[in-house]
Formats: sequence, C-alpha cells, structure tokens
Amino acid sequence: MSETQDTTQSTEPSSDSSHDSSHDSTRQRILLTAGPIFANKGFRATTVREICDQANVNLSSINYYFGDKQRLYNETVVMAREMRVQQVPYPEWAENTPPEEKLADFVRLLLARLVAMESEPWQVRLLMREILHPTETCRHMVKEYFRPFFETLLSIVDDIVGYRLPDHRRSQIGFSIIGQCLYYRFAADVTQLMVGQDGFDSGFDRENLSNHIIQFSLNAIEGIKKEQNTTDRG
Amino acid sequence: MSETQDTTQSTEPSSDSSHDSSHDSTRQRILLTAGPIFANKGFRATTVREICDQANVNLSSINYYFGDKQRLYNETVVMAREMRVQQVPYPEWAENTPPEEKLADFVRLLLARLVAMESEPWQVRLLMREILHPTETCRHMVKEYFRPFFETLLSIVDDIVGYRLPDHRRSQIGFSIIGQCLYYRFAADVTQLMVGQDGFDSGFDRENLSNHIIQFSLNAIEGIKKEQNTTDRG
DNA sequence: TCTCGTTTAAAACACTTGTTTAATACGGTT
DNA sequence: AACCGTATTAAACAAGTGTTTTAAACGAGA
Repeated sequence: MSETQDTTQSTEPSSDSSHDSSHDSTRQRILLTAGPIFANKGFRATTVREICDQANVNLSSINYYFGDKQRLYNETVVMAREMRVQQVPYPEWAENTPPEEKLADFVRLLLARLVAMESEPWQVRLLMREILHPTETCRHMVKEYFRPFFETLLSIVDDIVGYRLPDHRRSQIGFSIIGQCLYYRFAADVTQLMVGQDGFDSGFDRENLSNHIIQFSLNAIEGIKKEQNTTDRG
Repeated sequence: MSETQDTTQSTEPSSDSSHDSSHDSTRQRILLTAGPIFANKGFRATTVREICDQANVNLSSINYYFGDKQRLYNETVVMAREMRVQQVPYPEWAENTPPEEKLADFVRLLLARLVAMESEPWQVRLLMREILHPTETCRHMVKEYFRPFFETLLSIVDDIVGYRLPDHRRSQIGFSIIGQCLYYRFAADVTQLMVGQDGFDSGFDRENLSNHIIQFSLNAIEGIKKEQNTTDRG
C-alpha cells in the first residue's frame, strides 16, 4: 500500500522525487552540467547525449531522473534563477536612504545580475533565453519575481520625481532604465564588434557602465520632473 | 561569353548561379518562404522539409538552388536586411536641421525598423537572431552597415553636446539610446506580460514610445552637457 | 522529331535524435 | 547466502534529419 513507488510512471513519467531520496550526486551532476550547455546552445540544439557524456553518466540517466529532456530543462531554469539571486542578493536600505542612491544601487544590482563579465554567467544566459521566448516557466517567474522587482524600481522613480506619474509614463521610464542594462546582455557580442576588443575592455567594465547608466537615467528623470513642473505652471 | 550573368558570385562555392538565369520563381519562392520560418524557429529547429512543403517545391530544390541549408539561411539573412532597409529608408536632412530634431528622427527610424508591431516583421526577427548569436554573416553586417549607422548617431550626439566627449563616453550614450529601443524588440513578450495586454495597447504604441525615448535621451544628454561644463569650470 | 541542358520529382541514404528496453551491478536486510 | 529495491549500463528502437542519387519531365533549337 504505502509502497507506491513502482507506480512512478503510470500515465506519465512524472520525473518525480522518488529518486532524489538518497545520494543524488548523479542527479545534481546532470543538472549542473546541463545548465551551461542549455544556456549556450538552447533547448533544441542541446542533445541529451552531449549532457550525459560531459557529466559522465549513462544516457538513460536523464530519463531515469527527470522523465524526459523537457523536464530536465525546466528544472535547470528554475535552478539558474535561484542560484543567480543567491549570488547577487538584494540590497538592504536604511530608512533615510535617498531615492537617487537607491536607484544607483538598483542599477548596480541589475548589471551585476545580468552582466557578469567575469566567471561563467550561464545562469544569466539561460534566463535571457526565457525572456526572449517565454515559456510557461517564464510566465510564472514574471508574476512571482520580475513584477515585484519592477515595482520596486518604479516606486524609487516615484520618490525621485516627487509624485506619481501616469502609469504608462512610469513604466516607460522603468523600461528605459532596464533596457539600457539589458542591452549589454543581449547585444554584448555585437557591441564588442562595434567598439573593438580594446575599446570594450577599457571603457565598458561594469563599474564604468553602471556609473554611466545611473548618471544618464538620473539626468533624464530630473529633466522629466522639471518639464512636468513647467507644464503644470504654464 | 558575353552573358556574364553567371559570374555574380565567382569565388563563392557552388550553390551557384548557373541556375538563377531564367525564371527563378522557385528560388524566390523558397527564399520568401524560408525567411519567416527561420525567423520564428531559428536555423536548427527549421527543417528543409517544412520549407519545401510550405513553398510547394520539391525537397531537393533547396540543394539544387542553394547547395545546402546553411547557404539558404545566409541568403535569407542578407535579403532580410535589404528588405527592411528598403521598407524604412534613411531620412534626408536639410543643412540647417537642428541636431535635436535629427536625434528624434533617428530614434523614430530605429524604432520603425525594429519594432513593427503591425505586419509581420519576420525580417527583423531574423536580424535579431543574428545580433544575439553573431555568425560570419553578422560580422560583415556590423562592419558594413551597423557601424556607419552608429557613427551617424554619435555625430548627432556630438552636435547636441557641442563638443566631442571621450570615445567611451560617446559610445555609452549611443548604446543607451539604442538599448532603450532594442529593449522593446528583445523583451516585447515579457513587457506585455509585465504591464498586461491592456496597458500595453494603450501606452506602448510606437508614437508614444519614440516620444518617450527621445525626451528621456535628450534630457540625459542635456544633463551630461551641463555637468561636463561645471566640471570644466570647477 | 530528336537532342540536350535545365528543372522537378520520388526514393533512398546515412546519420542523429529522444526514448525505451532488458540486463546487470550494487547495498542493505533478513 | 539469498533476496529485493535502487541505480547503472549497453543496446536497440523509432522517428526525424540533411543530403544524395537516379530518373523523369520540360522547353527550346537543330
């Protein structure tokens, strides 16, 4: 009765957790190997054989532990986000932190999470793939994580402006800031082609970049603030 | 021998041009059918059978006209760019056009080329794929088209600022502007998920968007200009 | 009509892919 | 030692892939 374990794949393989009970070193190894490969080549172009070879596990292990390739992919995506958030945690702000400083921290956080020039940011690349072509997994992440994250940014903008702009104006400002950061993730390769390797190394490190985006955005918001005031008065 | 039409691409291997002499309706049909499919599914996920079925040509036609799948893809990419540039041509400016207005036109042009909400912008989607994962074809496009395009933008920025900033500062400003535009191409789906279908339709049409990006960027540049001046004096 | 180069057609080929099967090795319990 | 559920292995399977082959249809010129 209690031993319903053998019904693991009655209707669907279910990939379920009956396996990961004891030592899941194999399972972990597959996940950590699959991540970077999926990140680099995408779901379709990645072959299970490649993963298994590189992880030194048998071909059928993927089916054994995850059911099929798709579910393995899903698990790597959620793992990627968790790892990335853990690697670059959210800042804690004091009560009296001025919003301008908060914005600066926010941009730095975003760039740190997105553009990790050093080390292998395969987690980021994987998440970017989801942003480009949202699957169900992504829809869930938007609702659960991206949206609150975005709302934080917008409330900071509100504080800087001094009052709340119309919804679409707030969002546009938010996307302008995020867009500048995202650009260097999406178009990193082309950017490098554009300014050359040397120019890229000298003027586009994260420090340099975040300073520019912060300044650029603060200036822009300041301008909007003034403009809004003049139209109010005029 | 007077018929030099077949020397269109001498050095290039086969896929050769001995075919396109007479009626190339089949060839054209393949190209125009392959474009959208490649744009939607990418190179790998697209099958030659799918293209042939949809174009109502025989399976071996691709090999006959293009040599192989890869060369067909390359041709669709260059065709896509040509079509897109033709669809949204570059503006002609009068001598005395103020740089602010040029910048506005530039942003509008970029958004028009990138974000064609209406109609099927499969050409754009195909080009974006190349930007994400540059191939040799893309490297050539960068050198030949993107770079001059970018330089135009930078010289406009120079005019607005009034003098020439250091190279990396100029480029950063350029990328901030382009980044804001590109964002709505790359992250369109997620953006829609973020603000909801209604909010998206009401506040994110191209007119609205370009106005925001123009204002945002002009404000930012104006701020940089002032700052630079104060640091000069201080 | 016959010929010949070009274009289309159908089938076959060779290979890769995800998935499944059936057998074996392992570790703890009785 | 015998047993049994778990984990691993090697082999096979079935479907799909890009490419090649071989033959047939077409169209114009002699």
